[in-house]
Amino acid sequence: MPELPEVTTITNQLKREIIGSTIGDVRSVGGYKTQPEFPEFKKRSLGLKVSSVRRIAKNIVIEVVSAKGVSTNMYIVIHLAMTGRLLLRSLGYKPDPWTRLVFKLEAGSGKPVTGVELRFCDSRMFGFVRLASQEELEQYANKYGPDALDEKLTPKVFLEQLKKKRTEVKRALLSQDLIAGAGNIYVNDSLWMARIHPMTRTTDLKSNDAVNLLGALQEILQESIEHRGSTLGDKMYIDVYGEEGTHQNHFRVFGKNGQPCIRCGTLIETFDLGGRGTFFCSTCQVKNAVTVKQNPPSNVKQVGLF
DNA sequence: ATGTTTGTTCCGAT
DNA sequence: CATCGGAACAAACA
Repeated sequence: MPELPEVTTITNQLKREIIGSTIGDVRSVGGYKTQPEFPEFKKRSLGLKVSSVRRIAKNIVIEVVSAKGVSTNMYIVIHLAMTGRLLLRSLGYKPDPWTRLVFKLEAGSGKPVTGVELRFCDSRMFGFVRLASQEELEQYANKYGPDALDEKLTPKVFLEQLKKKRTEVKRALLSQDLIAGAGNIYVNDSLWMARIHPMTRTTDLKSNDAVNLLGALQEILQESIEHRGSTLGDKMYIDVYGEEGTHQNHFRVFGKNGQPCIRCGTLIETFDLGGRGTFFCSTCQVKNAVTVKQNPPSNVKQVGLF
């Protein structure tokens, strides 16, 4: 579930809560596998102090140093994939479903924490928790394209990246090696906002499309971060405090099959692209359109988005 | 029982 | 050999 806004929300909350804390204990539940193998993982991470937390693509990267602050060249890399959660719970808080790994955190030099647990939960177990050296982390980070929210990402570079794959624009946007961070929800809504059909070939995209699409993507991602991400009906995504996001109340087309387009009233359609649910407005989003502004039918009430 | 799922990787086909 | 696209990964839920 978590895409860039959800991972950013969790990363920001962890920055606020766990920097300066030390790892007092680590517990693997039901033989959950880490990398390296759990006994080694535990041995290497015990007693270390959290010095920074950051996001790389959809990964959460926790830098750990020795208790005295000496660099260990070690990072805890967490990917939530589809159903992963990170929950910060007070000691003794009721068990969370699908708990796989628990870090017991103790007060470090920076934080008057009396004792909390950071719980990694993952129903489908597509996510992972691993230790990486600086070199391993750099190599791992290298496979990603520029981050969708990178300030240095220009429409020109954005378009060059997308055109590296000769396929539909929706597929290209989902390829993390081209542009990192976007997932199915935000790609659907960004294409709608930019009035681009999901099936448009990347090779048919014009520079004007790139300006619109990058603008839409960044606007929607930022907006979702402000809403602390999207929690769908299955409630799989919640933040470290267990709170749901609210951006699901601001979806443009995602999950809105059969509902009227908020811009023109046409019923939203859905189909499968890249094995993912794809939602679009057949009036607003025309393949290879020469950016023609659509006037909504007069009987449709305008929604004040634009 | 069947179909669905927000991410990523792998393997077969082209 | 490189690229692309579908299947697979595993589990819960409707």
